[in-house]
Amino acid sequence: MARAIPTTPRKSATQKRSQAMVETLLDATARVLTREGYDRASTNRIAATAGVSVGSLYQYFPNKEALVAALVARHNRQMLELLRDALKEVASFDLATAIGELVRAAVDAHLVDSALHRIFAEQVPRLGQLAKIDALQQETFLMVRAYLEERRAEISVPDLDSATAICVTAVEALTHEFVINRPEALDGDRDRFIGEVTRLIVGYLRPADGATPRVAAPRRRARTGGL
Amino acid sequence: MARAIPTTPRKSATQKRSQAMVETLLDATARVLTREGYDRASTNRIAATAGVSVGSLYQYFPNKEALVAALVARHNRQMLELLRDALKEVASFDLATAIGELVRAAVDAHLVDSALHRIFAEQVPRLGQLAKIDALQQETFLMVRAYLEERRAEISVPDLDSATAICVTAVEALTHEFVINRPEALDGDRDRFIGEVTRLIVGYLRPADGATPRVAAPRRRARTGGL
DNA sequence: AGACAATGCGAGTCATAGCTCGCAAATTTA
DNA sequence: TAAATTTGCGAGCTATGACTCGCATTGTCT
Repeated sequence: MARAIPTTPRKSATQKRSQAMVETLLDATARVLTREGYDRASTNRIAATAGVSVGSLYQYFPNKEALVAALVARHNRQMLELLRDALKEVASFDLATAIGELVRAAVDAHLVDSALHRIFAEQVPRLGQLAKIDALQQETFLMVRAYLEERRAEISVPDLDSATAICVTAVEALTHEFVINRPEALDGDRDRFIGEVTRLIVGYLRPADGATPRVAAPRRRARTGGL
Repeated sequence: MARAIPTTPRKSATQKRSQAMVETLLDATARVLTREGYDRASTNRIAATAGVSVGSLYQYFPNKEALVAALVARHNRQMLELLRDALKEVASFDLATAIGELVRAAVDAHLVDSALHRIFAEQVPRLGQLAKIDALQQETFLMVRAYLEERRAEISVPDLDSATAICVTAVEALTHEFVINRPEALDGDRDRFIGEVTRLIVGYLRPADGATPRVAAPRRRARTGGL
């Protein structure tokens, strides 16, 4: 007798296995990428490193691009998570303190796996799905914009869109440059870097009294523990 | 009688021909790169586009990397030229005006061949000689640092090295982002962008009296060295 | 247990790209 | 003009890497 169609959704046990294999493959991809670079990261090598056959790899990812794109997505998710958390914590701080913590979060985000991050930035071609490497900033933009909107009163910049773009781009670039290419400058001194960048941004968003005629009259400098 | 060694330096006519061929090859490389992207830019295709044989190509460039590296060098030279000129013109201006003109020069530099610039940024892997893609900033750093040193009196930042790095990185990233990824934001409005960025930088270098926001820096460690 | 589906395997296929090498054309020297 | 040398050519060699496909193993259901 013909049984019910066996093409039924997979068992949860199997689903867990699949999930595990995907994770294993992504981990292997990350390892091979950081150790060998993008050019030498062939799908064969990745599969071998994962202790899996190429065939299996192609059961879970249709092509190499999809594999790398999935890794990029995972990495970006991890970085964004830190920023999201920071934005939550910072919601009620005054602007300067908040920006400081956000910059700190940006640094932490770049330290999540800086070696891998460098490979993404320097070697992975931004084509097709991989164009999403920069899309990190897309999401970041929206989150930061929402925050700045909340703090609108403390900001003396007319166009919030441009302002957000400028701040996000500047902080991202500076954090990237110092974490990836000048790590020695941060060694014992991370706070100094954070302070400088914070000053750059806060000075831009809320220019000093007198520079912008009587817009920001009351300067309430709530102390750090403002929560 | 044995003649003088024929391995004598080439004739000037021939040298011109060689020079011309090199230029032709670089032009073809640029065209293929922007039209097809880095992956599809095979040496065969480049040679064909140049109206030259692959063999000839390899007489002038030992490998593909060298070819692309030469193109990158040429492009960077063109961009740097604009900045150098701007720095000369600006030597006697006051800080704010000077920075404005320098930012304008940065925008112009990115417009030299923005399509090619994008390919370099997004697709050409930074490996071996090609690592020099970012080296543009190296030279820029020195030139800008020298200028800031001249204007030391107008600048209230302690460490000039950090300050230069921050300014150069920020301006480069912002210019790049807006020219390459948000050109519509500059269309009729280039001056507005330039003004914003200038304000960002000038406000950082020469913060208004009393407006220096207190930077919230928990666990701040006193230290002297550069960032 | 037995049968059938799902998952895993990896040697092998196919395509492409970097690069070479022997010959031809052009240019120079005497 | 004839020999010598440089420059240009492009078919083809070699290596490599993305991806496939038929078989083996594992797992599930009755």
